[in-house]
Amino acid sequence: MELDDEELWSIFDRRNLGRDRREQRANQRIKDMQDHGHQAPRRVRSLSRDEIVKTAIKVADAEGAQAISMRRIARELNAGAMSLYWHVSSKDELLDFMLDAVEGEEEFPPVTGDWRTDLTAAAWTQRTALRRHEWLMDFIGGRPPLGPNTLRNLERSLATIDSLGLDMVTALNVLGTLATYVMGAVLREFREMGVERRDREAAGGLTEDDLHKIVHDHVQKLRGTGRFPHFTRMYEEGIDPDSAETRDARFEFGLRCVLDGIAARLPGQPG
Amino acid sequence: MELDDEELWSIFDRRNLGRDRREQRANQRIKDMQDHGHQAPRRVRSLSRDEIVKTAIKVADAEGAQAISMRRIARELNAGAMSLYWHVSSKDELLDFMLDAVEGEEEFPPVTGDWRTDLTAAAWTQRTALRRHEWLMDFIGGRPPLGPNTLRNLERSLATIDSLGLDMVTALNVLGTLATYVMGAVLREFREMGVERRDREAAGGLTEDDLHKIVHDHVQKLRGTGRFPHFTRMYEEGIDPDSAETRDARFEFGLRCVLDGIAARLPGQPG
DNA sequence: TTTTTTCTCGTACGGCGTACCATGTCGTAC
DNA sequence: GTACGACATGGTACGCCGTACGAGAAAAAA
Repeated sequence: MELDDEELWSIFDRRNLGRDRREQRANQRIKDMQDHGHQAPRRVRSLSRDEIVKTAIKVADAEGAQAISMRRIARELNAGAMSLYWHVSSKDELLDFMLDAVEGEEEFPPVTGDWRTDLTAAAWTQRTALRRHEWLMDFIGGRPPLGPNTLRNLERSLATIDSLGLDMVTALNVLGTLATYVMGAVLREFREMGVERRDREAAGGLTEDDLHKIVHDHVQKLRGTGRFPHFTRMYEEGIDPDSAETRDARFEFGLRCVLDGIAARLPGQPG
Repeated sequence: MELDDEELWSIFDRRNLGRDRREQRANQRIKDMQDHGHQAPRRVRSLSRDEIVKTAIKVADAEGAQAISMRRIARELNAGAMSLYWHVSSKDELLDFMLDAVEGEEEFPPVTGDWRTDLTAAAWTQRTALRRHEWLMDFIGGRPPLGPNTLRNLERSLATIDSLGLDMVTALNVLGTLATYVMGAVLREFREMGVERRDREAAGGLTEDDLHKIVHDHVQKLRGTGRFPHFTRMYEEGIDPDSAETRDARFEFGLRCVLDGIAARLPGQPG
């Protein structure tokens, strides 16, 4: 028995039981089939759930998470805001669809069979996907992860470490640790970028030099207190812990730590 | 020369240059001092920045990040929404103050000198702080981390690994990796808890059994497709990767991985 | 044709951040 | 004592948000 993706989504109906129009429609269709032995044909007025989801992702990619508003998406579609609610029962549900759609577009490199190579590749892929859709970070992990594409990816991840012969709990711990690190790393990067963006906007009339001078003066004050020797040294060595140039290196450093640690905790290891 | 905390905040003025009333007031006070040789006395009407920040934290702790609104905080203070703007130039600035205030209340265990013990303790402390103030997760890392308490904590962290004799870049990488993992872990926990909460609310009239049955039926459908063997097995072994009971164990598993990895990458190690 | 179902969308409500400005309060100068 | 000006409060208004409600258009079914 094969199910189409629409049916795989049905788990979400538990949040909308009896109150949402899509379910009424679904029930109606079932009734129709029982009554007449054929499915009521779907018509296309112009909007469709897929189109809405795709547009929402496009807008979110271009303008960030705060641009994901029903009005904004509707405007993009030349539709009324309330029109979306026929195809999607709430903004939350729209987010569910958006998240799963993005999971669907992830392209994983082929499995090599070496767990470390495969997990490294998966981590970089995850990071890239998260960075392509900055808004993802605001919602990932926050909704039931049971869409068809999400499930498919979970399957693939578990298959990657099948060969290690771990029990299910440990396998999930390993994948979870990796995913946790990637989430944290990308979250940190985004927050840094947000700071940079805000600073750039707030700079307004100020030149680069003005800003530099303000910061410099402040650091001199801090140095004067003698209470922040490490910070002062950091500044004087010209190190910016949030520097954009070192982000890849930082990510790799941490990733290697995590993988080393996983390797050390695999069965059959010393310690 | 010793500076009070108020002055240590002044770096933030770069975002408000010339346009915010607090700065006007400050300039005025300086002018007064120059003109008359004495400081214009401060009066206490009833509101104060500290009180606003404390109340905001209280409200946020009790009701979550979305409750941090100027109106809500003002209501709590029996004040008008706009009154807050005398003490704080924008909601963003209020957040800056809130974040640093929270950094100030963190209580670190005494330093033992063993880097691994100290970093483990710091990670658990961080996690506890993040969990006590759930709203923190929405803002941490997203604002210039230059408040006095934030700086103090950075100093303390760097001092913890002083004995390892790492160069500054590596030291920051080590601390950053740990912080990244903790952020990711707590973020994941919160997102899970959010799902649980929403499910509980959405459950409404449904009993535990109803819900269980709905999920069970759905999993049976998925099993029927044969496309999700690992997921099916997970379900049948009764494993919930998001289970609340295993959160501490999960955190510890990952933390050990990270620390093992750091240990392996310290100078003077094999490999 | 008429009826039913499917789909679109205008209006309205209560929330948000905050710009602008009128108002009140009080220390101080005269 | 009175008047002034700095400090502090908060009402009103604007344009955002999600979405409940229900009117109405349009297509399909009868």
